[in-house]
Amino acid sequence: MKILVVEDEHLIANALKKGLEQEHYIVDLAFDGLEGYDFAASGDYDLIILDLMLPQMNGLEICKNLRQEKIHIPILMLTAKSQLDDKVEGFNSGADDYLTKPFAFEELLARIRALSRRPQKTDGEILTVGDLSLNLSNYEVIRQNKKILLSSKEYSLLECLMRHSDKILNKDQLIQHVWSYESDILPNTVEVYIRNLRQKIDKNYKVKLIKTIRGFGYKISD
Amino acid sequence: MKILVVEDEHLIANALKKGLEQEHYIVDLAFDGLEGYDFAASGDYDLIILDLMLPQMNGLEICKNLRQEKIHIPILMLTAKSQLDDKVEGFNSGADDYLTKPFAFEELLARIRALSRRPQKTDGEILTVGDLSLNLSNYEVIRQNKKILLSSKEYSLLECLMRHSDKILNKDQLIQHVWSYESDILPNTVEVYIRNLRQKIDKNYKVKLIKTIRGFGYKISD
DNA sequence: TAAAAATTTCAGTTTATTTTCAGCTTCGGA
DNA sequence: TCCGAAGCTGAAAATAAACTGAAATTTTTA
Repeated sequence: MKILVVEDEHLIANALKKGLEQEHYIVDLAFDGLEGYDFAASGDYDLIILDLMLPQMNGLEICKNLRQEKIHIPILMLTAKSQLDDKVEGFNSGADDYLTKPFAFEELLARIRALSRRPQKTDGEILTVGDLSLNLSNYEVIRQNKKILLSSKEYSLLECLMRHSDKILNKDQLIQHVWSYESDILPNTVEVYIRNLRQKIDKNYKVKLIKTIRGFGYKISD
Repeated sequence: MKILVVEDEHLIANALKKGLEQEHYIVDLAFDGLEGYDFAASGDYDLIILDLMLPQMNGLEICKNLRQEKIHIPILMLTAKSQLDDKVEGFNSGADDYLTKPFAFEELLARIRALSRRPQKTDGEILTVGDLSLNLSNYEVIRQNKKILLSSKEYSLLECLMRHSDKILNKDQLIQHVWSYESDILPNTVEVYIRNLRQKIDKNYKVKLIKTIRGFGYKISD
């Protein structure tokens, strides 16, 4: 689950990044409107947190432009309470939700969960493949009633695979989804994590869920 | 599916080539405008990815010239964010779509699919010949409800034949489409792959889809 | 700040795919 | 019906993709 935060105040931006990362989101930052728009338009994110007041291009414009480009990523707009009146305009521009600063971090998390859940057919907040389940709200991974402990990256990779279950994802796609855009990760890293996941998820079970499709990539399926 | 990338920055060009090849496209590179125009005019490609800023001849000119020559291959124009204003002019010059750098590779793939889908009668993203189907989005090949596993090259070859179903393609054409133009592959290699495909696709079925037309080439048809 | 854990890279191995080779078969025209 | 070109085939050689154990590096935790 990859989130773009567009916020010009570095302090706030970094705090958000840190907090969200602790919640196992992958977070990229953009510090002005133009940069934010370009990042957002890449289509590489599952959700965008957008400050209203931004240098270069403000949140409303970004929003409008993205929607015009037929990019329908969920957008959560941040606004100072003094700008509350722009709320209506904000919704018109295509934002999906609103949050006025200052806000409690829990509030933000709740809304992110609400937004990211929306377009999915996830059964509650749980992704399932065969007898394997991944609970998005408490990060519990369970196979055959046995809890499985994963590291942060292992979890992200598994989540990515499970969100696209049955679909083949190649290593570059996985890198793009699971790691931040700056990082240049070797394809071998993905291989290593797939191996780790297999040790924990498949090793002790007859049915192997993670499949290698040589020359194409990996997928998870029952 | 053969794509020409015209891009003077070698790093980007090679990254694109690599990425697209992993998606089973056949990719050729041109590094300046003139070279790009010549390659494009050969009519050997299914799609052209064109950088706006190029030495010798820029993207807009290439576009215009090609359209003047009545060459209507889909063109996807790449532009840096600072050049966003040229967008309008770009569409006027005959480009079919636009993408601002930097972009996520998935975005590029989505647009390529959109463009290449346009002139075809592909039922969604599925190519069909008789009871054989090839799903372009998850690489699944199915005949009579039975999944068929193909290697990467086998898949590319089959995709090529199916995109031009009923049309006879000779070995040189197949080499040009499935392998890159630099590679010097023996015609026998094609024979070997046709054989492999037949083993997997035709062997256990009464109706044989892959046909040899001695002296002319191969075709796939019902 | 030292120890533990997680992340990433490295280098060697295994495994599958790609390509070539050499001999064989088939087809069509002299 | 015989010959040569075109195509087919099984297997070997060359290449490439994926896997693996362990080391190096970074981050987290106590």
